[in-house]
Formats: sequence, C-alpha cells, structure tokens
Amino acid sequence: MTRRIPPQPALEGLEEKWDRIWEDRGTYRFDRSKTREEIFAIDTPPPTVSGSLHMGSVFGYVQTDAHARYRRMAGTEVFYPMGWDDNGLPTERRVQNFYGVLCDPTLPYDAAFQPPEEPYDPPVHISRRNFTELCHILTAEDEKEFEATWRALGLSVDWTQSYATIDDHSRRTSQMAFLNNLARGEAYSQEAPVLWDVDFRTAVAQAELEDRERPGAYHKVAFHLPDNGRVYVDTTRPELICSCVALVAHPDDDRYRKLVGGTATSPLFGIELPVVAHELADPEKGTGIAMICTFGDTTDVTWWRELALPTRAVIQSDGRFQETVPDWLSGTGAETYLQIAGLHPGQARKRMAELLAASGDLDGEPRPVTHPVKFYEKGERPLEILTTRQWYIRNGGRDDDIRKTFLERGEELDWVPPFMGVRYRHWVEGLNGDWLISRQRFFGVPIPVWYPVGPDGVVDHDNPILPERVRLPVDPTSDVPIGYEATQRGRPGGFIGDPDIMDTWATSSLTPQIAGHWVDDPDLWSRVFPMDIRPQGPEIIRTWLFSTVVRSDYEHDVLPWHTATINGWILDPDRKKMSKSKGNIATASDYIAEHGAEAVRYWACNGRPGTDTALDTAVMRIGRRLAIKILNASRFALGFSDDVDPGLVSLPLDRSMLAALSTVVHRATEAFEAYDYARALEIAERSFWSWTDDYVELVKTRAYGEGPAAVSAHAALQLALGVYLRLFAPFLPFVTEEVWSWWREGSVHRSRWPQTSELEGRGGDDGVFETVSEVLSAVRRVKSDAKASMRAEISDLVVTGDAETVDLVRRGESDLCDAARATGIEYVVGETLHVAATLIG
RNA sequence: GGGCGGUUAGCUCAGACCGGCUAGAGCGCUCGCCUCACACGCGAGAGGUCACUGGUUCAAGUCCAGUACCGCCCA
Repeated sequence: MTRRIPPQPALEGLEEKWDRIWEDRGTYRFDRSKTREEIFAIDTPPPTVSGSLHMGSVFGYVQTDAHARYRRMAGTEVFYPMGWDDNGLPTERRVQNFYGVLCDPTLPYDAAFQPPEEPYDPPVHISRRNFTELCHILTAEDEKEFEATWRALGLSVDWTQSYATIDDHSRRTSQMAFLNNLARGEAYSQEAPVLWDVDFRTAVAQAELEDRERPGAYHKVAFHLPDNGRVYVDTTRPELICSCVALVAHPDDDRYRKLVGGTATSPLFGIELPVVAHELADPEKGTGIAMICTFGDTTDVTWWRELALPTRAVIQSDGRFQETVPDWLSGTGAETYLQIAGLHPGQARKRMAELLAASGDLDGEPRPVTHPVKFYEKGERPLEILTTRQWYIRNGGRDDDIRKTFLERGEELDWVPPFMGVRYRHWVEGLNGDWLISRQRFFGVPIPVWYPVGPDGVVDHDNPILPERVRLPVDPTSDVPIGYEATQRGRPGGFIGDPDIMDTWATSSLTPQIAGHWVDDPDLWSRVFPMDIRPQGPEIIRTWLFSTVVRSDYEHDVLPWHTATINGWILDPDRKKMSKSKGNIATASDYIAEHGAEAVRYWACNGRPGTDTALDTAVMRIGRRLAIKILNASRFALGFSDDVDPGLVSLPLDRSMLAALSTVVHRATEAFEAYDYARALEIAERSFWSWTDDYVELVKTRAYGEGPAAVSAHAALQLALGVYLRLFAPFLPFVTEEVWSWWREGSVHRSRWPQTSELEGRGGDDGVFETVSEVLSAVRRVKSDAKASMRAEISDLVVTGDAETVDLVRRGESDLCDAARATGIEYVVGETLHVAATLIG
C-alpha cells in the first residue's frame, strides 16, 4: 500500500481518533462464533460508579487490558465485557448528597417530582420510588463518564457486552440464582442477632466489618452478692447493665470459682443474674469477670448462644434505647431505665456513670482506654447488635464440610501472584457465620419473595411465596404474587412482600453469569464459561472473589475461572495508601489529560503483578517519551521505500540485529504467558532503545544510499519495526496503531503476535551487532571525553581484540566506520577488547 | 496479638523462585553535542557496606534462622 507518513508525527489527538475508528470498525467486537477453546474470557471487575474514576482503579484495569490485547493478538478471541456496579449503598449515599434528599419508604410516590438543580438544604424526604428513580438518573450519568475515561485510556473492551448490576438482566440473574439457592437449601432466612449500622439502619455482613481503635473507659461497677458482698465488673458499656443476663468468668479463674453457679444482682436495676463460666472470659481483662448483655458485642452473642441465656434487648434500629420500660424491669429499676430511655448509647453511658456514682456502685473514676470497636467499613458509628430476621447463604462459616469445599476451591484456583491465595485461605478459615445477604435499604435487587399473612394478621416467614421464573425480575413491594389481588397486600389472609434488597455482593458475585448470559443465552454461556481469568484488587478477595466462587460452586459445581490475577495497591507519591478519608485520591481523567493515555498506561504496566506501586508522574513522562520515540523512529524506518521483501536482508549486521530481536520476541512471549506484562514491556523497551540508539545510527548512512546493501537495511528496518510495533501494541495501543496505519492494512491489535518464526532464516546470532555496538560506544566515549561533536571525524581507529572479536567487527566494519566517521580500522590481536581513536583537528 | 508483602544508587524500580562475570535500568545530577527520524533529542560520566546479625556453601543481593523498620490484611 502507499505510505502516508506525516512530516511531523505527534501524539496529540491520537486517543480520540483511534477510539472513534475502533468503535466504527468494531475492532474489539467479540466474535461469538468461536468455540470455548478459541476464546479467552475475562471476568472484568465492575467498578463502583459513584463519583469519578481514580488512579487506583486505572492501575489494575490497564494491566488487564494489556494482557487482553496480548491474548487477542496471540490468536484467541477475547471476551472482554465491562460492567458497572451501581446498586447499593455507595449510590444511595451519593444520591442523598448530590440532590439533598432522604428516602422515606412510608411516603407515596410523587409523579411530579423533578431532580433539583441544586441540592436541597435541608434535605427533603421523598418516596422510595422517587429515590430509586434518582439513583438511576445519576448512575446513568456516572456510567457515561466512566466509559469515556476507559475509552480515553484505550481499554479494548467490547462495549456492546456491557451490563450494570442494577439493570433488568442483572436483577433477573441475581433473583434466579437466589431462588435456586433457596430451592437447594443453600439460602435460608433466620431471626438472629446481627451486626447493625444505626445510621444506615441495615444489617451488615462479616466481610464488611472493620475494627477501629476508639477511646473508651473502663467503669468498675459493683454487682451485689447474696451475702451482701460485692463483685466488681470492669465494663466499657455501663449503659447496657439493664440488658445484662449473666456474669461470666473463666472456668480456671480461682478468684471467681466459688461464685460460679450462684447469682449476683445488678446495681440500680436489681435483676438477679446467674454467674457462669466460659473459656472466652479473659482473666487478664479488667477484673477478670464480665457481664453478658444482649447484646454488647459479638462475644455476648457467642455466650448467649452457647450458654442458652435469655434475650433482653433495649437498643432500637436507630441506635437509641427504646422509650418504653422493658418488661423485665420494675420498681426502682424501671425508674432508673427512664433516665436513659430514648438516649443514644454515648449519652446513656454518661448518665449511667452518674447514677452509679451517686448510688455508690461505681468504684473510682472511669479509666480511659483505647480499644478496638467494630464498624461497618462505610459507617461512622460503632455497630450495635440487633435481633432481626435476615436472609443468609451458606458459605462454610457454620459448617465444616462446606468450609472444606471452599478451601479446596481456593487450592484449585491458579493465583497470580501465588501468595495472594493465602489471603483467601485465611479468610475462609476465619469465617464465623453464614453470609448475610439481606439489607434494609432501597436501591438494590429485591429479595424475590412474598409471605402469607394469616387470618390473625401474623406474617408466616417460614412459607415464602415464590415468583414464577418467567416473571423475573420482580419487586415484591409492588408486584403481586400469583393467586392474590393487589388489594390483599398487608391484609389478614393476604400477603406481604419482603421489603429487603440483596447486598451488592450477592449480585456482583454473579458477574460471570451476568456477562455470559447464563439465564437467557445458553449458546453464549457455553462459549465463555468457566472463564479464564478474574482480575481484581487484593482488598476484595474476601468479598467478590470468595462469593463468586461460592455461587459458581453451588450453581455449576466448578470454579468460575481458571486463574485469578490480583493487582497491587496504588500508593500516593509519599507511599501512603490512597483513600478517600485521607483526601489523597488522584482522579484518572486529570492524569490522562496532563500526561496522555499512553503515559498513564506505561506507568500502570510498569507495576509488577501484585506489587504495590507508587503513583509516579516521572514514570509517566518516560512512557510518553517512549511513545514519541516510536513515532520518530518509525518515520525513519519507513522513509526509504515501499515494502521490501524480507528475503533481501543480506548484511551480517542486519541479520545479527534480527537474530537478537528473535530472542526478545521469545522472552516477551514467555513473560506474557506467565501473566507478567511488566517484564514483557521491560524486555521490549530495552531492546527498542538499543535498536534506535545503536542499530539505526549504524545503518543510517547505508540506508540513505542505493544498491543491495541499502535494500538490506531497508528490509531489516521494516521487519524490525513491524515486530516492535506489535510488541508494544498491548501497552501503547494508540501510537502503535497510528504507525501501523501508515503502512499496513487493518489493525495492529488484530494482527498476529510476533513469532520467532518470522525472523528465522533472516539472521544468525553471530554477535556482530552486539560487538560493533560496543566499539561504537567506545568511539563515542573518546569523542565525549574530548568534548567533541559526535560528527567529529576519526583519523586513526585501532581495535584490539581476540581473533573472534576482530572477525565480528570486520563484518560490520563499513557501517561502523560510517557511524564513527572513520576512514578505516586497524586491527591488533590482543586478549581483551580495546578501542583507540584519534580525532582529526 | 496472628498472617502476608517489602527494605538494592539521591528518587522509582529490575535482579531473588532456579546461588556463579566487575550488582543493572530509568529519572535526577555533572560534563558535552544543533548528528540529514527525533533538542519532547543524542553522547558520556559520577553515584551502591544489596536494612541488620548469624548460619549453610568453593561461592550469598539470591538459600536458612533471627532482629529492626515500612505497608497491607485479619483479630
């Protein structure tokens, strides 16, 4: 084809140009006619769409894209969809702040409601349906922006395969899988103590907890013994004395052994409590004897369950103490309770301390301590424990056989890098309960069940009414189950819809099933599942990765993918972890705008698999420099003639260069096969710079000439460039495509990954290039030491070396003399290579 | 408290799995060079007790044990 080489090639504008052309030509469109063996399927992480993409996300996605591009070139058809995780709490929170609204499910739908230009202040209360409509509006906008950023970065995603975790298809898939879990007994509902966030007013799962060090104070509180003696309990939560059900000491603790089996009476409330023994009581903690309340913390739950203690709950879903006096209190106890009724725990604690001090039941002043307190990872106040009905999926936390199954799945999975598998194992080993999937929130996939309401108005949770599969997705709060009328909702003899939604992970754990269209396209499903890789961050091994393994095992009895590639963390330039709370989040689009997509990609691909990497604009500048170099070197390499038969490469220097390049191809391929994109880049890059700095300089004069020697250079330059462009294509997709378009038909990204066979017979690895480069470098040193121009002419050039070295130099002598600006070379036989040069003038 | 990862040049990192030239690269720094692909460039140079202690070995940045510090995860 005729070459179109711009006189002054530049990077500016390449992102927009090629994104548009790739879209028009469907360059990355998935070809579903391929068989499973011909397909490489990627279970892309759906990013949480709330706000803007930050550099931490960019890092892993670009690394995956580089690998996807390699696989596509290596001959497999790549299934590379993109999803958006838009359901769940992050979206709700963003909508609340963005519009200044609060969801109140008791309000009726207002069809006339319009999103405000400016957020309401103070926030206005709107119905659930109005609220979720706003969620859809805002996430749709966010998703457009996310897609634009991914496109600017050059992700080779097939955008026709996109999904969102709240869309109809995802809801249908999610509800279908849930109903299957329910039918097989893997899902169940139960009324039990759960960890509860009092601000979001929802239950949360073990995987979403984090411990935070918080200041507290030990209050040394007197409990009264039948013999009028006292026993002191150190507690950080004296406000819960009213819900105390027992005192507990360690069975081996001699100090309290005589009390065990007897009773003690709580101060101010006058409730007689059993004193029991349990090995979880820590003799080292406080006075060594503790009060058990229902419920102050997770240990209380364990004690309550294992010791079969009664339940005395006083904290409501909003975190406050209930207004009415609990039925187990009376007399002065009831009066005391009224002092803390309606208060938050912190206020109640202070009030109780005053009351205990006044009654003489508080020994000394409260002693400040710092202790770990359980928080919801997105929450701001400590979790409370409430007894509520929730839905669970069995995950091995309560069953050792199931736990063993999932531990074995972890062993079966190929982890890149391998040490990441340890995190999975530790998580599964440490599970202490089933997976709580129901959330008392609004924007998510509804739990697809209704419950019959008995003639007495009592809801029968044990016999849920299930939807027919063809009706999915359903919303039980508005849809009516078969056999009922809408008017029967909430009436005796009627039905009621489950008001809860599923946690985000309960849907995103099905990304292979969603993207692969398990529920509605068995043909596609058979071609992509089980998938090849799951790329993701290390922080969601316990959530997304584990839960996906669970769902796939239950539904299909296989691992959802063969390999998990886990990327590292992004650290800010000071090597601190980036997080919103630290305010050091770097927005991706800012970096792309400032340094260019290729530069950002280069930086991301420099981070080793699984290795924490600092955000470093210096590295981006190097990437940009490399991209510019590719443009300029290509202009030179292609500037002589149209396509030349590779068979016309004849000179030893050219053949030697191609032989070295063959080794580079082999090593880069090996690195990619081991998922080590960073090494593949490093290998290509190092070779390319020596190609431009040494090889191109050596052949420059010859290339400008005529005859077979010039043609040999032209052919070698073109052959090598064609290989380099393809080696760099996974990393620098825009600039390589641009150059490819100057002289080749089709896309470099659909061209065949370079093969060593392309270079076979074109060269012999005789070391000519390497040795001649070494001599040239020595000549440059002489000129540099003399502070002379590299164009300075050499009058006498003497190369000392053994017979073999001398022979290698001779075979490249002509090019060497041209590059060194010498008229000839004198050879001296000696042991080590030595170069002497005399400058003219 | 337990686990995982890290500590190599002023900076950012390769090299370690599989022990073997004089430990590498880029950036930065210093000194040069308008060289017909590129001054958004080119050439050259200086710069390291491989965190520390001990061990194995003919040989240790690399393997083993321990210590210190940094980061992450879990309790």
